[in-house]
Amino acid sequence: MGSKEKKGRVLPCGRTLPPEAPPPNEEQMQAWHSSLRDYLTREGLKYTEQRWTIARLILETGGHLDAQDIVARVKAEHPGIGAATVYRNIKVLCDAKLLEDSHRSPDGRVLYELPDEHHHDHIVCTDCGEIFEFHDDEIEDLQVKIAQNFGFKLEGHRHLIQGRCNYLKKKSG
Amino acid sequence: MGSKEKKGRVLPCGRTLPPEAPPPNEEQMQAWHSSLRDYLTREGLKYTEQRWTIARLILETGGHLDAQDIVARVKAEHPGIGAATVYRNIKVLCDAKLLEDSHRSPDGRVLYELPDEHHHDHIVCTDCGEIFEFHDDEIEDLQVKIAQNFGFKLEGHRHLIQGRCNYLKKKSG
DNA sequence: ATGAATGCAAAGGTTTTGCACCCCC
DNA sequence: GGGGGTGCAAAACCTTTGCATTCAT
Repeated sequence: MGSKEKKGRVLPCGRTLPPEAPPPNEEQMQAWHSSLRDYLTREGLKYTEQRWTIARLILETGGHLDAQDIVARVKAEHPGIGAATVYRNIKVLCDAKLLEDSHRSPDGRVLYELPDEHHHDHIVCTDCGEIFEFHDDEIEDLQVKIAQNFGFKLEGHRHLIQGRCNYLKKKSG
Repeated sequence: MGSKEKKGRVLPCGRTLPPEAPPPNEEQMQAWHSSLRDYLTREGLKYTEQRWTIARLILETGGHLDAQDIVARVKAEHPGIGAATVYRNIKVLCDAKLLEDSHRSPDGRVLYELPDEHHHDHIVCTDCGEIFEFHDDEIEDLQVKIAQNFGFKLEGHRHLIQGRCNYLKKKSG
């Protein structure tokens, strides 16, 4: 045993994830920590234990969480931290660019994700809820043209593709 | 005066809408009315004054409303109709295909719109909130390819472009 | 007359706010 | 020591649900 441990996590639907994105390492955490401290200093806000605890718990997960996921996660590990504090800090972390309002789940909840150097959109499995990221330059270009055709100055977009990731499995099953 | 009345509505941001989609005419209303009655009969549900009042108020607007917009509109004209009745009927109207869960506003609310024969996505002005519809076959095709690349069976998508419709006006002003 | 629909109010669930106390700078 | 931060509870908000009554068929 032990020779195939690099295969990545198996989803509820049976699909095996490629081992693409390892959890953030210690160095990355340090960088985020400094980044947060800098932001707080710059804005005249204060560093608190709770603030970093909340940030860390979110950053460790890799993102794609909604507010309630975050509250639950914090409560589980630190029952002493109140929900109001979590909500207040989600806002601060977004302002600090350590977190961003990413997209909506199909049922309308706001999902947060970690800041990323490249823009991407999302494809979500309606079976297992797993979210993957995609990027397509052609679509990006087409969006610019569409905005131009409407006389709009493009400011952003939200693009979510929905489908089922276990299609192949079901076909053969 | 009177020679230019076909120019369409002027938005809060100054943009003049092309007179593309006139409000539904009496004939269209009649068709929807029959369609609703048929649906209700088919499902063993009942036709009520309130039911049609709510439907009519929504259908008259052309859509792109959220639940609260609808409640407000109904309350304004018919204070006797309770909010619960409105919510219950939004569901019925969706089931009857006279209304559909269209997309999310940038802040996450569910927007409803009238059923349309062609699929389309939306482009929204962050200044005035006006929503236009667009369709792009190339983007549609690219989405299929993306889903395939992920091993997904495509089920749907939500695509919202955000921008400012008064860009041209601001540039010259 | 029978069961669905309504209106009201109460309950549910999530997020925000008020306030006394605490603690970082 | 002062102003932001926290925790708790209450409030605010939107939507759903329970129930007695009304109404369509």
